[in-house]
Amino acid sequence: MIQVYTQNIKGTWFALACAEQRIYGTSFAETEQKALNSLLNNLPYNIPFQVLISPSACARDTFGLLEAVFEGKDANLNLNLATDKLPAYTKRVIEATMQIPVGYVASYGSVAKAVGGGPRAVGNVMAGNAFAPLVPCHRVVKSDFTLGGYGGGLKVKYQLLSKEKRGYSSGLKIRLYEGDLQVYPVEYSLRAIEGLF
DNA sequence: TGCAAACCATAAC
DNA sequence: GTTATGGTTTGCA
Repeated sequence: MIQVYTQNIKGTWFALACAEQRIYGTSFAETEQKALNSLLNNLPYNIPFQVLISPSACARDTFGLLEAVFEGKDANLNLNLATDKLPAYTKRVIEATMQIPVGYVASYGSVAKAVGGGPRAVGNVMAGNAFAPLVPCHRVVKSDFTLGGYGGGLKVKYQLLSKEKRGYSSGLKIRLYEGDLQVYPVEYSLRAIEGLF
């Protein structure tokens, strides 16, 4: 039985699905209804769930993490995501995305080069990300550093990235099991979209 | 800039 | 099996 919770944190509604310390999905939106909908959309439909009011300890911790990420703070994310039911490639992309540090962005193509496949395939995984914003798909942008797309709306993607500025001035190569992931300072992106929001 | 073609894993049929 | 569909990229006019 999966437990589902919703919580309003500083004006934004978050939804969370978990069971036995494992996270099955997270989402956020401007209304409780929308957050719940997008969460349940990504949940395996054949698994029963119940919506609870008072959060478990695990739920409280996870809501805390969600808030931290949403506020652009550095959060240590060694979480227990229930990704085992996802296709292998999807899992690889998600894991690579989680390696992008706060303050940096990677392009769809750069992720693709690291894990295999093509840029559009990476975009597809992002579009279906059931763990936003814990899996920081907002840190994946186009090769020209403009934003690309975002499930929660581009304005939100922009706001998240703005809060993650850390003042880095050069890129970074991150060693993954599959290959190297090239990332760039988030400032590159903010500069590229200057004036658009 | 803008457009067309190549790209690649999924989901849907 | 096959097709349709993207949160893309690159090349070329």
